Amino acid sequence: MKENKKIPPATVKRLPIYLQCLDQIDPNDIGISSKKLAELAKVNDAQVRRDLSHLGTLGTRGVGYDISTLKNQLQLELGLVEGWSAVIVGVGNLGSALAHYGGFKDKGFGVVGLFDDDPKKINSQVAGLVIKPLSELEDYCNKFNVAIGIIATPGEFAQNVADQLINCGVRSILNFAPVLLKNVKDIQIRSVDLSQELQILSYYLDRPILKAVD
Amino acid sequence: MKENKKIPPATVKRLPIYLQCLDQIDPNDIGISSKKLAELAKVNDAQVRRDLSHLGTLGTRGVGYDISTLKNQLQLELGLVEGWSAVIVGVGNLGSALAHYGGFKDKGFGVVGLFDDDPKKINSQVAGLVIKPLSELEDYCNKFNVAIGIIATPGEFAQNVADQLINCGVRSILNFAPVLLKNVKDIQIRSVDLSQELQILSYYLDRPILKAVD
DNA sequence: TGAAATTGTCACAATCATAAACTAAATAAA
DNA sequence: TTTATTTAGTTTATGATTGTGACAATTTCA
Repeated sequence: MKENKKIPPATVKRLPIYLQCLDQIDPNDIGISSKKLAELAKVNDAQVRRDLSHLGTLGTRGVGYDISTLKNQLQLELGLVEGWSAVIVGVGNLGSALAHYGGFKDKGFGVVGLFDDDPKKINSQVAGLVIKPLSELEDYCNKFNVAIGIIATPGEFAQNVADQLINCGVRSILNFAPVLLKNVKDIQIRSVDLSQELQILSYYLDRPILKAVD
Repeated sequence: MKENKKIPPATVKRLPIYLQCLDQIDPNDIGISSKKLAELAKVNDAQVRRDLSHLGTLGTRGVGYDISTLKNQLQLELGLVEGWSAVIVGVGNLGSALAHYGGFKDKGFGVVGLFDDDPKKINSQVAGLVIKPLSELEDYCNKFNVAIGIIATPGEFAQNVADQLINCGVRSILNFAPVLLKNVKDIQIRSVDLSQELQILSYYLDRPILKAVD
């Protein structure tokens, strides 16, 4: 358990972006300035400095930040070195896409199980994992100490799946179903609603003068 | 082109949520109060009233809001009745998932083209659409007046694809590739990075006392 | 030693959320 | 009819969060 320095949520949301930027720069570079990083991440440079100052005194005045130190610290702060285990529930198109998505493993997350209740899918294999029925969810979660549940089912099953995941001791849910989940006290939830993103774009399509944010 | 009433960005982000809530309630209900809607959307009821007041005078004092009027007005404000056309570039697992995703059509978006440069995929069919090479992108965009480009390629191709889309007159991009796009002046972009969402969850996994937001 | 670069931090400004107060309108009860 | 209740709409106030400009402190380099 980490100390509770209480990094502002707006900052937490930017930390993965900084990490991404650092992964994209020339591997020969060993240092970077807040100005340069700000340019890559498309934020203000004062913001970069303040965000990073939440992680401790990492930079050197007159010089900048050491890239590998910065990466390590970001990964540490984000908990990416803890090797969290995740399961994906719902192995349709989206679930398969997520199972194949290499970005998770790169960032320290391990997908250890795929679940679906469609008899035609059970026991078939996707991305090297055998699809199991939901009835085996609890065993899996206990065995692998699963911390994260990813919901990729159609909307009508999402709430039921969420309840089961919580029941199995999962503490964090990433929900791709287009529904708002209820009854989620003490559980961290993030929802990604694909059509909602398009709707926000649509609003600004009609009003090119305005700038969308975030 | 709409009037520029300048709805606060924070409100714009909530409008699709309200719409989603209205889709989830009992279809026999014809009215809803701000209190009830606030409960469903998990926000403050004063906030609901203030948000909706940006769309005009929609409710009836002492009664509440008429659901179908409210839906219509939300759809109108979000531009969901304009029938925006979209193309998907990159028809891997994620691109296929997006092509099959019914939520887009329900919300008034039409996916009119799929593009990929893998010769093995070209001319095959996904979700009733034939996959075309990128060389035909410009023709398509002109023919269908495409407003939205959805990028679902691996990261290394995303920037190039974005440049081509912008070149073809696309004014809005929804990016699923895990890279930050450059050179995007006057273009609306929203990025959905699946691993970034997990990283934010990971931060809060270590700190169960804190609440993630948004 | 002096100039240039760059961090860390503070202070202020802008935005946002929440609450309170009040008016107005509609409905239900007496 | 009159009264009480509900609820939207609006304004104002307030506090929290966030973003940005400014600047001293520190390092490097000429």
